[in-house]
Amino acid sequence: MPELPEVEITKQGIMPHVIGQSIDRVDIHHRSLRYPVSDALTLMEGGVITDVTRRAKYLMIHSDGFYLVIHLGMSGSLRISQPDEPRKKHDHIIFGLSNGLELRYHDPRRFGFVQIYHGDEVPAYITKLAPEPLSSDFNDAYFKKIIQNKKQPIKAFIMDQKFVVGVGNIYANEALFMSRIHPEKPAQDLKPKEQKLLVEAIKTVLSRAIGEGGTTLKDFVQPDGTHGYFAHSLSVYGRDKTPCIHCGVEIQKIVIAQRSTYFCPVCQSSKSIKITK
DNA sequence: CCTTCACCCTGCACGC
DNA sequence: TGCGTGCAGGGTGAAG
Repeated sequence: MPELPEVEITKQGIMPHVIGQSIDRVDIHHRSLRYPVSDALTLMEGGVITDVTRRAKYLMIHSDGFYLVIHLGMSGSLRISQPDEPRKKHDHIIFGLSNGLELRYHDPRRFGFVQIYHGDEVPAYITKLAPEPLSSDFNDAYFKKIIQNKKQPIKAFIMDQKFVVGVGNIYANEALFMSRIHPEKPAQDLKPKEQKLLVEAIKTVLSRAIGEGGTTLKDFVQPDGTHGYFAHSLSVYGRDKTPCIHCGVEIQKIVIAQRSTYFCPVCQSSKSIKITK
């Protein structure tokens, strides 16, 4: 479910309700997430939440001495709830706050996780992350460098968190449509102009999605329970067999690296720069 | 090194 | 109505 914009929206949504609150109670209702949920989570009890940060698709909740790393996987969400709201089926972890509200981690497919770390400890999967796409570290020069000798389809490449973080299946499709690049084009074959367009498109698509509250396809909810609006702005994702908004030709659906891929065969026609014959 | 694939899990839409 | 199939926003690890 959540790509970078949805995680960012989640962060912004919970911040006003949790900052400055102490965690009175940690209730673990289901431990088998992607990584088993540790009893050590209760070390957060009594601590005051000082900050909520995001890196890639990871959300960090900081208190004095410890912090939580939360990944929402495919179907995870965080909600701010009243304590008298009945616990929903997949509300796996509930944090009771000193203002009387609860922060609930909900995840039907359980591909996400919640881990606790000491304040001075940073796990390897965080330190080795690629640059944030919305930062100045993600720029033309960086992009030019990383695509060298990469034969993978450009779509698989921009979804690979080793090179750019936060871009998932929806926004990879959208960014390629926006920059008019064929999703199967080998990364190394992108011309300088295409590189520039794609870097720009990734930034634009992600920031727009954040501005519209993220993309709700089926079940993404903001922490207050409302939906994101970006689904209305999707140009290609999920639109196979409907006319391209630019040229009217039918959007096609193919599979790249096991993920559904949508593109316009006319607007995104330059599959390879190799001159045939 | 690279790419491909199965898999973790539940829910939902679809066809029969 | 029910049942089987395939698919879903992510990421890992093994295999080729």
